[in-house]
Formats: sequence, structure tokens, C-alpha cells
Amino acid sequence: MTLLWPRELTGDAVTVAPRLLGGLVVHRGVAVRLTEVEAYTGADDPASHAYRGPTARNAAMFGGPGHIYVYLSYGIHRAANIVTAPAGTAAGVLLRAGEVVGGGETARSRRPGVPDTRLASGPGNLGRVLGLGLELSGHPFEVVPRLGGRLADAGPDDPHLLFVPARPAAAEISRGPRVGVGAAGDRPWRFWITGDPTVSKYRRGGTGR
DNA sequence: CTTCGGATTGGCT
DNA sequence: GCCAATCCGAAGA
Repeated sequence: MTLLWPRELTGDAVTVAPRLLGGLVVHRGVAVRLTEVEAYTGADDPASHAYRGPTARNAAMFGGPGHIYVYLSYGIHRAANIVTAPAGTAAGVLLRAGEVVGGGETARSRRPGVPDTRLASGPGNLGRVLGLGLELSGHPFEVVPRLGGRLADAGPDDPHLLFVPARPAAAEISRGPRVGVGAAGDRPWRFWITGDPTVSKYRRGGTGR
């Protein structure tokens, strides 16, 4: 069963970001429960890839809510956003960290020697564990109410992109400045599950303030 | 065309 | 705390 992209996960990225926490992202045989996310908007956000308008690279950010935007970070890592803005406008939520809750064997094979709590800690690591590729950018998430047997059926090569929404308790959510961004780095648009061991280590950006 | 540096990470001082 | 890895968009000559 597939649902429409939820209304409460559509619109302003700063509002939507904390609501994504606890949700499951599933791809290529691995399921990750989101524990840390970061909001990016468009023309008003100097740190956003969409700041200067649409380009070939960021086109997916303008593709409408429930789509994925994957980009190459530092020439090495693949990082993913969930797009929240209506088609034609840009806003997205960067998936910064999560807990591997399914497909552990596959996840560990993609990051050998890494402790379980660190498997998807950081946007690049999360992308690696899920086996994300740039060709995925612009594709829609399939929303399913429960994971059910979907993961068991899926092998490490299953290209389906699934999202299972959750209902995080507001009391368990912390908020702070974004990680590693220069411009507008002080905007408190990073959200994480308080005390969760899979949350990435904070690093200050270069030219913030 | 050339140069600069980033929504990162892991390793080393 | 510092730095290299490695690609590409943006900006400058």
C-alpha cells in the first residue's frame, strides 16, 4: 500500500524538519530511522544549494514535496534531502544521521569495521549505508504506513525508495545551529533526537555569523 | 580559462 | 586542531 506524501510533511522546511525525525528511509536493502536532520530553504538562505535559483544540479529541489535531492558533497560523498516545498519553489531537509534498524548486515558490508551506532552518523555516511546514487535525485518517495515485509523482500540491489512516517514526541527533540555551513550557519535549523547515540558530532562552520 | 572552496570525513599532530 | 581526498559550481581574469 502506498500513500500520498503527507500534508504535514509539506511546506516550510524548518517546520517539517522535526516532523521527519523517527521516520524510516529505506533503499537498497537497508532501513534507517532518522535521528538528525537540517532544514534548507531557497532564495532567503545563503547556505542553500537553491540560493541562486534553479540549476541542473539542484533541479530536484524544485521538483515538489516528497522527492529526493541527492548531491555530491566534496566530490566524495552522496548526501540526501527530502524536498518539502511546492513544485517550482525550493526547500528541503538534509538527512544528517540515523539508526540502522533493518538490513544491518548489508549496512555493515558498506562500511566495514564501523560500530553500529556510527554506521549512518553524518550525511555522507548515511548516503553510503543506503547505497544512494546521484541518479536517484528527483525521484519520489513511496510512502508506506509500516515497513512490514517490504525490507525482507528487498535485497541489497532493490532500487525502491520508501519512507515510513513517524510521530516524534516534541519533548524528545533538540534544536541548534546547522553543522559545517559557512553563511547563515547560526540559524538554529538543525533538529535531532535528544541523547540519541547515532547523532553526528557537531562541527562549526568556517565563516558563520 | 583558472582558481577557489564547499550542506564531509577519517586520520594524524 | 589541522589536513588531504576529489569533484563541480561559482566567480574572477
